[in-house]
Formats: sequence, C-alpha cells, structure tokens
Amino acid sequence: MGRKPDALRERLRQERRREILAAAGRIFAQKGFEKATTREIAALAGIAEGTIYNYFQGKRDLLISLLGSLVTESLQEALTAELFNLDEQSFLANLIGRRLESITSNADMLLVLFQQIMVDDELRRSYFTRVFLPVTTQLEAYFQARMDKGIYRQTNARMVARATVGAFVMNFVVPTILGERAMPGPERKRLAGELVDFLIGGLAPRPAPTGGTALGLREGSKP
Amino acid sequence: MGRKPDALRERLRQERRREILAAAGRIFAQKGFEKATTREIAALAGIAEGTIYNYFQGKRDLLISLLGSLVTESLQEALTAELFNLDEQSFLANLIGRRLESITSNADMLLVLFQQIMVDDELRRSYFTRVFLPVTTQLEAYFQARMDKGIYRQTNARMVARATVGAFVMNFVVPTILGERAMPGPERKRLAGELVDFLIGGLAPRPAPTGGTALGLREGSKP
Amino acid sequence: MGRKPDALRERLRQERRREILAAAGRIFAQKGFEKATTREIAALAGIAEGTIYNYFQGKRDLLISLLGSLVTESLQEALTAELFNLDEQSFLANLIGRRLESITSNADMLLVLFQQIMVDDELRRSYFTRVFLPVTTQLEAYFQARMDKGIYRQTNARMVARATVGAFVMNFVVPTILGERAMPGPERKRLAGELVDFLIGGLAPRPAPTGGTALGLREGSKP
Amino acid sequence: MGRKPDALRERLRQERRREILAAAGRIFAQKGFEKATTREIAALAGIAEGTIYNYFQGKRDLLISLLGSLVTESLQEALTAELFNLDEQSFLANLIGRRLESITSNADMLLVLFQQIMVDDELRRSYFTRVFLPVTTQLEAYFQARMDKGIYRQTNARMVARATVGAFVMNFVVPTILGERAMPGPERKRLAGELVDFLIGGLAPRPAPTGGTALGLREGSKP
DNA sequence: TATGAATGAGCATTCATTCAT
DNA sequence: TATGAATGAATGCTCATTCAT
Repeated sequence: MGRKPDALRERLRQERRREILAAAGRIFAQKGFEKATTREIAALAGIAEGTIYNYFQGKRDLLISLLGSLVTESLQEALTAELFNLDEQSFLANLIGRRLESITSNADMLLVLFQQIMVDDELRRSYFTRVFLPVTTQLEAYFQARMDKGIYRQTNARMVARATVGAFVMNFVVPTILGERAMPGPERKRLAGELVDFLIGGLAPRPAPTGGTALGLREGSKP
Repeated sequence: MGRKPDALRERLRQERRREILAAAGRIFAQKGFEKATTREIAALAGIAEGTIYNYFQGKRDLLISLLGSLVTESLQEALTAELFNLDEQSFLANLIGRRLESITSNADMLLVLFQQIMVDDELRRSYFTRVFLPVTTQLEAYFQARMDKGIYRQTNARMVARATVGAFVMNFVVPTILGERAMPGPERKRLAGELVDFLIGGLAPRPAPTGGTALGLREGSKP
Repeated sequence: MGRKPDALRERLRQERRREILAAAGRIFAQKGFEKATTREIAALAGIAEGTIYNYFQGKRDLLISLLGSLVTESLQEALTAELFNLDEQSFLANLIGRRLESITSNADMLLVLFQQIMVDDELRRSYFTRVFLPVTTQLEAYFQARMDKGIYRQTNARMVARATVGAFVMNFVVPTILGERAMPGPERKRLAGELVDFLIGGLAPRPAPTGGTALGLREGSKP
Repeated sequence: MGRKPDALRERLRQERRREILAAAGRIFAQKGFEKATTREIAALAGIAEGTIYNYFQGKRDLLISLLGSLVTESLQEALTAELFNLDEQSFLANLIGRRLESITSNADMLLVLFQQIMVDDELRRSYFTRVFLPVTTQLEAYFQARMDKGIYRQTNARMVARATVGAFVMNFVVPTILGERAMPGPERKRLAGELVDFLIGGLAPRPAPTGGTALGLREGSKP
C-alpha cells in the first residue's frame, strides 16, 4: 500500500499549510484582501492554485486561519509569567518596547484584518473574542492587581488598559503604517521611555516629594 | 434657449457632487471599498451609473474626494479657537467628549479609509499630510503651549498628543467597531471623565497636595 | 436627455433577448447544458459575455427562459380550434404528422431540458406544470369528449392521451435522436398513417363488419 | 510471498469493479453525469479516488460500462422464452407490468444515459445498437410472429413495437420522473390492464362479437 | 495495487468604465 | 448633461486526472 507513515505525512501537511499561510499573509499585507488573488498566493507559495483548496476552504478561510496564527504566535505571549515579576516601569517598558513590538512586524497584516473586520461580521466577532478581549483583559487584570496593591491609584483598569494600548499603537504603529520614516532604535527607545513615564505618571497614587522626571512611584506602594 | 446662469449651474453641479459623494460614503462604509459597486452608489444617489463619471474620475476618486470632505467637515474643526479658552480638564473633556465624538459617527468611513490606505500609496500620503499630521500637530501645539506655561510638566508633546488620540480611539471607537454593545450616555460621560483624569494625572508637573490646575484625584487612594 | 423612445428601446431589448436565447438554444442542444459555455453562447450571439447578464440572471436562467419559449412557441398551439373540427383520423394525423412534428425540430432542445429536469427540482416542477400537464390534459380532454359522444369507446382518456404521445415520440423522435437515418417524407407519412390506424383501431367502439385494413370507425358513432 | 491464485485475484477484481460501478450508478442517477464527481463516487465505493483509474479509463468510461451493465442485467431479459408461451394479454401484461417495470427502477440511470447520448456520439451509437435496437427488434419479432399467425391483424410490426414501448414509458416512467405522486399498486395494475386493452384493441384482426384472442372489451360501449 | 496530494485548465460571474444617443 | 447598454478583463473555485510512494 506504499503509505508514508502517518506521522511524517502529517508533519509535511502542517509544513505545507504553514507555507501557504505565510504566502497568503505576505500577499494580503501587500495588496489587501480583496486585491490579493489566489493565483498570486499560490505562485508565492510555489504550488498550484488548486492545492490551496486542499488545505483551506477558500480565500476567506486563509484570512481566518491567519487570524488564528496571529493569536497563537504573537499576542498570547504578550503577558507571560516572567513579565509579571518585573517592577512597574520595566513591565510597561517591556510590554511596550519588546512584546507589543511584535505587533509592528504584523502591522500590515493586522490592518488587512481590520479591513475585513469592517465587512465580515463573523470575522469581527472572532477577532473581538479571540484577540481584542483576551489581550485587553489580561492587561486590565494586571493594572487591577497593581491598583489593589496600592501601587497604582484606583481607577478604571479597563480604561487604563485600553488607553495604554491605544497610546502605544498611535505612537508606534500608526506612524509606521502611514509612512513616517522609520525611527532609529535609540529614538524609539527614548520614545518608549517617555510614553511609559507619561502613562505611569498619571497612575502614581502619591507623586514623591522629590522624584526625578516623572515617577517616584516605587517607594511606598504600601506604607 | 433659457440657459441657466453659470452661477446657478455651478451650484447645481456642486449639489449633485455632494449627493453622489454622500451616497458613496454610505455604501463604502457599509460594504467596504472593494465590495461597494458603482451601481449601488448610483442607485442610492438616484442617478444613472454613467453620470458618476461626469463628476468623478472613477471609483477611487470617490474615495479620495470623500477624504477631502472628512477633512473639511469634521476634523479641521477639532480644535477651534473657543476651545483654547477653556481650562485644562474642560478642554480635554470637550475634545474627547464632544469634538472627537464626531469621529465615532464617521468611524465606518474612517475604517474604509484605512483599508485603502494600506494599499494605495497616494491615498496614504494624502491622508497622512492632510488629516493625521494636522490634527496631531494642532494637539501637539496645544500641549506644548501648556507645558511652556508650566501648566503641564515638560515632556514630549507630540507623544502626548498621539497617546491622547490613541487612548481615546481605543476606548471609544474600537470597541464600537468591534461590536461591543453601545455604551449608554451617562457611562460614556463617566468614562470620558476617567480618561481625562488619567491623562492629566500624568501631565501634572507636581501633583502635590496643592492641587494646581485640574484634578483632585490625587488625594487618598487609600485613607 | 438623449433618450430613445421607450417603445423602440423595448423592441430592441426584446430582439436582443431573443437572439441570445436562440444562441443559447443552439449551444445547449449541441453540447448539453453543462458542457455549454457562456463564452460560446455569447460568441454565437455576437455579443460580449457580460451582456448575457444584462438580459438573464445566469446560465440556468437561459434554460428556464428557453423552456418558456418552447411552451409559448410550439406546444400551446398543439391543439388549436381548427384542429377540433377535423374528423378523427385527420385530427390525429394532423396532430401527429404536423403539429407534434414541431417537437422534432426542438427535439435536441427538449432532450437538453430532460437532462436538467433530472437534476433540477424547480425546473422539473416547472416543466411538469407548464408543459407536460397542459399538453396531455388537452389531449385527454379531446379523447374524453370523443368518448362521451360515443365516437370512441369509453376507457381511461388520460392513459390514451399519454400512450398516443408516447407512441408518437418513440416512433418519430427517439429514432431520430438515436441516429437512425432520416426517414424520407413519404415513408414518414405512411408511418404516421399506420400509427393512427393502430391507435384508432383500439378506440373504435364497434369495428365495422367489413372494414378495410383498420378503421371503419366513422360509421355509426351514433346509432 | 503468498500470492493469491489468479482466479481469486480476478474474482476480487471483478467484485471491486462492480462496487465502483454501483457507486457510480447511484451518484450519476442522483446528480447527473456532469455534476457527479469522482470524489463522491470513490467515497461511496469506499476507495480512494485514484483507485477508480485502476479499473476504468475515466469518468466517461464509467458511464459506458454502466450502459453495458444495464444491457445485460435488465433489458436483455425483457423477452425470455417463457414469456413467449403466454397468451396475448398475459404476455403484454407481463411485459408491461413486470418486465419493463425494471425500467422504472433504473429510470434515473436511463435518463442520465439520455443526457449523455445527446452529446456523445459514440455513446449514442452504442446505446442504439446495444439496447434500443435489440429490445425493439425482439418485440417487433414477437408482434410479427403473432401477425403472421393471424392472431393480430397485419400492420407495421416495428411501429407497433415502438408504439407499445412509448405508450408504456409515457404512462409509467415519465410521470414518475416528472414527479407525479407514486401510483398505488392496485391502480398501477389497473392502468396496466387498460393500456394492454387499448393496445390490443387495435391489434385484433377482427373484433367481431366472437371475441377471438383476448379481450372482451369490444362489446357495448353504449348499451 | 492502493493511495491521496498535486495539478492546472476551464468556467460562471462581476463590475468599473466607455460611449452612442 | 444624462443615460444605461455594452464591454471584457479579471478571479475564485472545481474537479478529472496523474503519479510518486
């Protein structure tokens, strides 16, 4: 019966799947969902057009699967355990400066997603529950915990979480998308610091009598 | 044979243009740019398909012209003179609570814009220079002025401006788009207040007991 | 407004519709429904492919409309008033030899119809109610009337009507379709006569004592 | 290494062939030839798609082979020796009521055949020589023999044979196909009787009072 | 022989745009 | 200017068939 062992077969299948998805991601990001053609995707993946349909239901399924990839690959790891052990600034700095940076690399893909989210109700629901809510909810939980410990003053944690993400996106992602010339690393770092400063400054329950620029918030999180 | 005076003729022409543009806006927002058809737009505008081409170069031109409308209609008035005479909280509260609220009504359209911005370089440049930069620059100027006066502590005003917009968008616009159920007016108002508080809290040069500018939010997160 | 008068416009439209339908009929008959391509139909009609869709909903709609044409063009006239005034043999001879002969010319088209009738429930229902039932019912009514008058002996008129059609089809239509070489006119005529003889022979209430070959059925339809 | 004896091997091969053919028949009848997919056929047969091609040349070959099956399985036995020993009515009644009834069960398949017969010349020739001619010829021979013996009056035996088949098909097969609700057994039987009566009535050489062969249907259509 | 992944030609349909009236 | 019929390029998807294992 000349069969490949099932394990190998499955591995190859997954590999192929990933290749197609990668190609689709590239083309989608480049042309937008509607303008992208399955022809092009197949060409980039180095396969025949029909082969796509052995792995995916159709063009739209490619986008949905891509959404799944984004979820598992980059966003879910946004708040790992280690992060929670850092002090406040470091946490946010890391979150913004390192973790969420992964968003930047997927920025065009994310935008493509937003394209379709406007139009496709199911996709919208899916994105909302699988990406937006989890991420903001985790961040919200983080802020809430800090507030409860008195490290931050009590306010609407969800609002803070969303504002944080928005502030980040508008400073780092949007300008890139809109074509502002790329920021050099150091400036990028400085900007991240300033943003953290700005955000934390507003959270400090009691600005230290003589703090530096912004935040003397570490002393006395509990009297 | 009873020619209309040029002035009237021109007025009618402008009127027709606006009607078509309005129809296009509705359809674009509803279906997305690619899915929208000129047939539908013409139908909604109550004209024949071909007539569109007497007023616009083509479908893409409709979108570009729509961008122009957005600029003049809603965004440029974001920072009017009167606003500058309000005190700090009121200013931001107004900005967020009233002015930028107009964004919400155009949210669909703006998203459609973003769709195409990803794909269309000219549109992107146009949007960047005509909308994004003006708005953030104005806001930046406002913050800079306040900083120079010592009302806010000195920091990166541009960053603050963008963060402010981002925080707003992520709290008010995105959830709406993603389909979170609509917020009732009072809650909406409260959220806006909390957001302003959060933003200003971080801007106050020295949130000492002597509440200078704005917010009495610093006293006692824990008694 | 440079309009063609509505009447002319409508006439042209109908004309074009007919042309497309004729082309579709030819191609369908030649290749079968599934194998026929809109490209070919458009080419034969001398129009662009897209134009078809200005007149019809799609390929299937072409077939359905064709069914409508068949109904109005050939089958409804199968039993006209004049026919009813002929004597019995003449009636059947005419019916078979002249009227139903039109079926032959549409034979391939009818077969295409049967193709799809197997597969398309709506088409089947449509054909059943719009073609099969009317034709057989009319014929049945004819036979019933003759039976009631005593011209034919009393039996199941519907069965007789259907048997008549079947006998005709199997002798004239099917052999043609299956590729038996075409019958010369005279032979055709003779066969029709024999068939009528055969059919009527079975209907005669009282076979004349000394009839010729087959039918002495005219004398004494009423004592 | 344990080769199967050729005989067994061959038997298994034939078995497999039959399974595939049966599956193809089911699917063809259900969906029509063009709409049927090899994937479905393979699935129903419980084999892989590629395996079909170890037994058949391709999809079209399935149909042609199916034609062969029909010939040998059902149609050739239409006129078996035993039948010839029955009296006239019984013969026809049997032929119609029992033998040709098998057509009904294969009606779907036969229609599918007709589909392709329109389009495929080779298939048409094959069907004509292998099915249509044999059946009608046999029947024709039967009628001719009866005519020669004086049991039926002399007329065109081929025409009678075809008319008989057509009358049967139009009364029993076509209505079923077209979706008329199924006839209950008794009614079915009665209809068959009426049809035979009708057919034989026309065949009786001299329907004199002295009912020769079969049917007492000539006496008194009106008292 | 059996498998099923890969293939790629082929097709119905859509839709922005043109242009004769 | 307004119209809307005509256009035809472009595209997602299907499916019979091949072939390496």
